[in-house]
Amino acid sequence: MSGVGGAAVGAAGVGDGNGGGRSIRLLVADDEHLIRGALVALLNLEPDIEVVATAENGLVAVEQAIETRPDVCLLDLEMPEADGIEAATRILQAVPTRVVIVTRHARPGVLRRALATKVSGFVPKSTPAEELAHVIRDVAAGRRYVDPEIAATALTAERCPLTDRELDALRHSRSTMSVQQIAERLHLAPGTVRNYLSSAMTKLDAASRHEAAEKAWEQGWI
Amino acid sequence: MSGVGGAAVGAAGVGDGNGGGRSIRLLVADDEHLIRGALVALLNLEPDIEVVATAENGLVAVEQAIETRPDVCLLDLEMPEADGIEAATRILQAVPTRVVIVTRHARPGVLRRALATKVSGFVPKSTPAEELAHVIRDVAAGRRYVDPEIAATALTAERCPLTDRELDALRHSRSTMSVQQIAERLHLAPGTVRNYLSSAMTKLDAASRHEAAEKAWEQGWI
DNA sequence: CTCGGACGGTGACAAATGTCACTGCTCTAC
DNA sequence: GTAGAGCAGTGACATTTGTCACCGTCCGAG
Repeated sequence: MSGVGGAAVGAAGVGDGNGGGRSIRLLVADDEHLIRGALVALLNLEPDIEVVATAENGLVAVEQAIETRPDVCLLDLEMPEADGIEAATRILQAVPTRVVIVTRHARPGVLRRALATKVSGFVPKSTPAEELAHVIRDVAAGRRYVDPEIAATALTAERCPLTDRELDALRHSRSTMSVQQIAERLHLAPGTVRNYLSSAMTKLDAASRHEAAEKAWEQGWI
Repeated sequence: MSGVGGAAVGAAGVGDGNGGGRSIRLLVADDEHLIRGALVALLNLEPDIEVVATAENGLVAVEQAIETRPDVCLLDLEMPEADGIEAATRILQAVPTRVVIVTRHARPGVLRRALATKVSGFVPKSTPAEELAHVIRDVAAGRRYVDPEIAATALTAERCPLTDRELDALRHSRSTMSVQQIAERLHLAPGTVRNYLSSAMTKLDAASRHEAAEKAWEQGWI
């Protein structure tokens, strides 16, 4: 991988035959200031990419996208206020642009949801840095890019067998909440919640609702 | 993988305009390839910093540190094989260098443990990107830097009130394990584990062992 | 030496949790 | 129009939990 920085720059130089072509205008959104800054530094090294906006959460990302109308939006999945998928949905219905989602935990279900919102690119943070610029160029050119690893997992992984209410109950089981509290939150009888949870546990082959919630989360279902 | 270093050195050449002054030789360790690459790009922009090695986990970081003897090691806390603290300990007893720990979740207890291993710097990932270079320069010059926010929290937060065995039991409670399983793992009677857990829950004012484990983790005690 | 604290354990008890069976209601698909 | 699925609920039941009281041992500080 010797080419980490160098190769990327070099390749960009080569591909820079867009003689006088205008560069790709990019928005970068990530809640961690350090990472955001580092990504900006990395991508600004590319001669054909220009970071025109940054955002530290999903809502700001939407505002910035509307204001600056970038060619491509690079959105972290895990953000406060509005996560990457939510932000992507709003951005795509407001301005003509393309979206690349970056994520730490690449879960198959999340990929499915992302693609459903017409996202153009999906890459995990384990992607080599030099790859990212390629992906952005591909996406800017109208192509799509999905990490092959995740795509394969998503194709083999079976679709979610849980009903909506089971998912509701599981969602609340990720935090430390009693059945009572979940029932109140969902405006249901405690017994009903227990039934949903029990059924979900059976479907997911889990010994406790916490384990079931964990498994569902790993699959990206909640 | 040593090719990584090569690339980094190459890229360093770009910003090499440090008129004569010897630059700071840096090691960067982070398990997420993308972040690692971005940090390298960011820091290589600084004329007086030169990234001489990179690592994707704690063990590789130790090897690389011994091989390249950098002035400063930038270690992510959350890494496989050996986490940042563990890597820092081994590096500091093997070579004369300084260590800066970077972390996503800045928990007071972790800071305490980090400082106990003679780490020189401690910054959360919410730090502005521009700050990082300052910190590295400070540390290279022999000064120490601790994020003021975390320092304040660590000073006000009281020390861990839990006993060793309570912590053992809590550690296993973070995953979805039954009391039985924890007891087996710890070679204890189930009742004993329940007692430890119960006592920990009282001390932490938690309603379930999961909540207690969560609270203990947030404090950096486990 | 003795007191306190950590450690390991037991037994009893109440509350929370998970399982099962069975009742309705409302849709949708065939 | 009726079978099936999702939804909401009840009641009974076994297990798992968390709580409490109490029993020892060992070790270090005073």
